[in-house]
Amino acid sequence: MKKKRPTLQDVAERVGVTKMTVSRFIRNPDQVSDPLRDKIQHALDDLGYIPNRAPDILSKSKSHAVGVLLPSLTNQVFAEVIRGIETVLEPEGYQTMLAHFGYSQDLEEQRIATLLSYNVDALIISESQHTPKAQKMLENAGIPVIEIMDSTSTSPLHIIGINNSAAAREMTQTMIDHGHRNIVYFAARMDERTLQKIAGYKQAMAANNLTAAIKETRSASSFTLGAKFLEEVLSEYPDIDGIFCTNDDLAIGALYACQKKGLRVPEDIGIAGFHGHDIARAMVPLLATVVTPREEMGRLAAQQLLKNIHGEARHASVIELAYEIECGESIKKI
Amino acid sequence: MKKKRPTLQDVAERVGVTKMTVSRFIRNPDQVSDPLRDKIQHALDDLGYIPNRAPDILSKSKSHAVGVLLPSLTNQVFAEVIRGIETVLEPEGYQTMLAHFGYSQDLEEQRIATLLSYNVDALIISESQHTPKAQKMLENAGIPVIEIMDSTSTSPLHIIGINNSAAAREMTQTMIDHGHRNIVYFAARMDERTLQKIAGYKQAMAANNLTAAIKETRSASSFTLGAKFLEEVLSEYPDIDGIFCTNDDLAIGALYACQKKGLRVPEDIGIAGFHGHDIARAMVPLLATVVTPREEMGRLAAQQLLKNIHGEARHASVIELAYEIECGESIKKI
DNA sequence: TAAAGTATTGTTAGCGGTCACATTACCACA
DNA sequence: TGTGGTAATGTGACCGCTAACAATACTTTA
Repeated sequence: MKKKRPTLQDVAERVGVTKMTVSRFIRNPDQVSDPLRDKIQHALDDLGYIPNRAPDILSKSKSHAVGVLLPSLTNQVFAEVIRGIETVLEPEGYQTMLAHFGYSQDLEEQRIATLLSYNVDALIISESQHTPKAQKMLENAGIPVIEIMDSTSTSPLHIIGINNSAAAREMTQTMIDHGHRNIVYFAARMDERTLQKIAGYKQAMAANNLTAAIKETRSASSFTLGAKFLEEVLSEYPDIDGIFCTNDDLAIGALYACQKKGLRVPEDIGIAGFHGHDIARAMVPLLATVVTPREEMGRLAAQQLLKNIHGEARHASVIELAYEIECGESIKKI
Repeated sequence: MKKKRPTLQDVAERVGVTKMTVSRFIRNPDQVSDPLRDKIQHALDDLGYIPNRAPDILSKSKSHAVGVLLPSLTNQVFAEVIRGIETVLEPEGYQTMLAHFGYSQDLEEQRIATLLSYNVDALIISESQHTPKAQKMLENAGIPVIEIMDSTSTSPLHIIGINNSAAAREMTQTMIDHGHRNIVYFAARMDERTLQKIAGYKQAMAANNLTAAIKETRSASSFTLGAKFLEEVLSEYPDIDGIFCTNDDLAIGALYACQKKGLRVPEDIGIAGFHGHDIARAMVPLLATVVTPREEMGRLAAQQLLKNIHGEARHASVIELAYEIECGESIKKI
């Protein structure tokens, strides 16, 4: 026989008033007479009353929660996006409801339904491609939806992100400028962002009459994967003199593998990563990388959302954030 | 004038039945007559009906959501714990509600109240020390609560974790066995786990008549912090010949800094980390580290929780998971 | 063909707050 | 002492769904 948690009614009975009076006290003690204030507070503490949002959610369809839908939580990038989001939402009293879908559209559809079933007040999503059903849910939900990560998305939504393909093109060009020619792209996950980056990489290679080559996998990027890719690529592309990775971890893993093989970076092989995590700034040699404003992206998305929730509706807009090409030491052959 | 999302009533009217019939169809189509099935399904799709959990949460006080309360989300360790938790909860139809409190007890109290206000069916927390009010809420909540991370916690709760102090003691002893003497501990955050680890480190040092020395900060651990600590420690403890870090990132940051300084690892300085992240297995030299079962911890906690939710109550128990001392190459002086 | 199922659909109430609207208590002032 | 006004509290109703029960409709069987 487990005890149920106390309701306003329980507290009210203990004090000898109606629950309405207790409700008033909780929201604005001034509305309640002096002698009652103490009694109610005491009863509240005594019973350990904990507010219940369910009735409010039911009657107002407002949950004070924002749904955040990301492909993965273990990816450091998304962890930082989340931090940015929460930095803004928490002080405003909004709870973040996190869900992830492991890069699967069908799972994404389910997660959207789940989040909506909790009456989230807004949604932050991170892909532009959805199942038709998911698409419809997003349209019918009647709440603000923001898509983050890539600014070139064609969704009819508010979008906040960076131009991944431009960033990749620019970094590839930078590597070429530093004398690298046979640059292989290390890809993982093959999600929308990675495909954008690959496109940018290919453009830069083509523009310089160089041959693009891609090492890819559907699985997650990691340090060990970077090392494995390097082992393989050496036999597959013996002429390789540059590697551009979809993520810093791949790059660093590859770099370690080079050290083991006795290959010099950047002299024998130039290596560049993507995102500019903290480690890139501490390592030897400093990693060339595209520094992305992950946390800021989260912050801006959350701020935009709050504006929308508070009624400042506006047309779907695209905010493109700046990235930064950091040359480090790992591609400075010339 | 924003459109409200459709309710069961809306669907029912469209079909010409009562919402009860639609409700039945959704939960078990067999209960509805053949000709209606199609019509209802059609209306459902047509209006884009999305189930609403609020009424259920209100009437049954069951949300099918589990609250997870962690100090930080950006810490890789917790990201993996979350993955473990979700691996188990998602297939069971439970939504994870994440909250974090930045290592502050007061914030933790607030987060607990918030999560409970959403009627979570269970709670996973990660600290043993709480404010009195938080403590009371946890007791009164009437839902299963599991504390994870450290098995030596004295909470009167279900506990799943590792013995951090024993692990630190063992790793310190291992370093000593490999010929390191003046080992300094690099600490960050100063949370409960770190304090436990420091205790274990001190025990091992004392047992070998060696002097313990600690570099500490309240801020988060990072690669750059590890590098900074190394710089500082060289002048503060010129005799230093070993570093044991509360986290792999500190260790790796310190290691890079050693490389810059021309210090050999492990010959001049042995370095050990904690947790055994993927990078430790890819790097050169391989990092000595305590491998912790982070994901398993999350999985087990979630499984335990599900059992409790389904009524298999039991006395508070402690599950101590095994860690592993991995020597790698970074402490093998002897 | 009537009685007795069984299958299908409908009706009511309630979950726990809060809104909008009474109602009562209390006070000042003419 | 009565009147008007404000402060303090109370009274349904409602949010959307479903459990429990009620009422039909349709079959089957004697």
